[in-house]
Amino acid sequence: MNRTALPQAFDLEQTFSCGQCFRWHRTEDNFWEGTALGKTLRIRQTENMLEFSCSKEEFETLWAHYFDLDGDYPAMQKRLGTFHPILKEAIHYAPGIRILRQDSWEALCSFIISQNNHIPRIIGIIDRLCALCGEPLKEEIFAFPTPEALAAQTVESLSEIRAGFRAKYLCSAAALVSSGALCLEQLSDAPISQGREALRTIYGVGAKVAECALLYGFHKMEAFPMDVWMKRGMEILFPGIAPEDFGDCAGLAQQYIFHYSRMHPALFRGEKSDTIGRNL
DNA sequence: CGCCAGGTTGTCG
DNA sequence: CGACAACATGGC
Repeated sequence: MNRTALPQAFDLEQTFSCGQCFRWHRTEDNFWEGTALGKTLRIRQTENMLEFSCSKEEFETLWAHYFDLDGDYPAMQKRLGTFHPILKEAIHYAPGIRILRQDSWEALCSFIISQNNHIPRIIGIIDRLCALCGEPLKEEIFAFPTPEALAAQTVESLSEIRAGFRAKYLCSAAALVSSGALCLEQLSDAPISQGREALRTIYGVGAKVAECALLYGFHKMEAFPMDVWMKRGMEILFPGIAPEDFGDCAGLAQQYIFHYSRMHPALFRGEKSDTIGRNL
């Protein structure tokens, strides 16, 4: 087990549980275990340390980037919190959230699967998809399938992952990406508008899924996914404010608002919102 | 046991 | 363009 100093504004629980990823889970011994970037990792944080199961070199070359350790979160939080007091409250609720730099293909597929679906079931579908056609890494642990591996499947063969109507969308994405008709790597350096346009050529990818892929898979911090929770949250907490008003890290604002909204469902049932502003 | 889910598509007025 | 049903599945 190796270790490094706990970064500022960093919390594994908040980062893994805020709805941006689906392949990390807590173990009995209070570690987090997950698979990403074709590798599996065990990691936990203590008072002031981060402990991980891989080599220090692997952590620094691979995982530090995945966890966005170079991002200046305190600076972004200050900027966003100064813009709006309720956003400051949402930041205060989960100040350790990091926007993970996930693999773009995995993020795209994950959020295709997410549509009109519950999070526990999204996790199950992704697990079965990886077991079906992902590279085996260890006992019972599989990498996320490559575009080529998924393209080798059919709507019929995908029936065992029980993705429902989303199976045909996955096939569309795999066909476009594996054939080269859609080059994901190219979108990393392209402006976000080009990414939006390109991703929406996939059958089953609309505005929201495209925003998720851009934010979580391409780290486009202006991307602002608007799902049912965000619509409710924006309406009640930020009336009259548009995503662009949050500036060039609007996507991070979105994550604080999404998480805060989802953890306070009573806010949207007409109940007294006496917790808003409590920590201002 | 119905309701609903980090939506998108197709259709109709 | 806006509204709205259909879509598969299963957690709660």
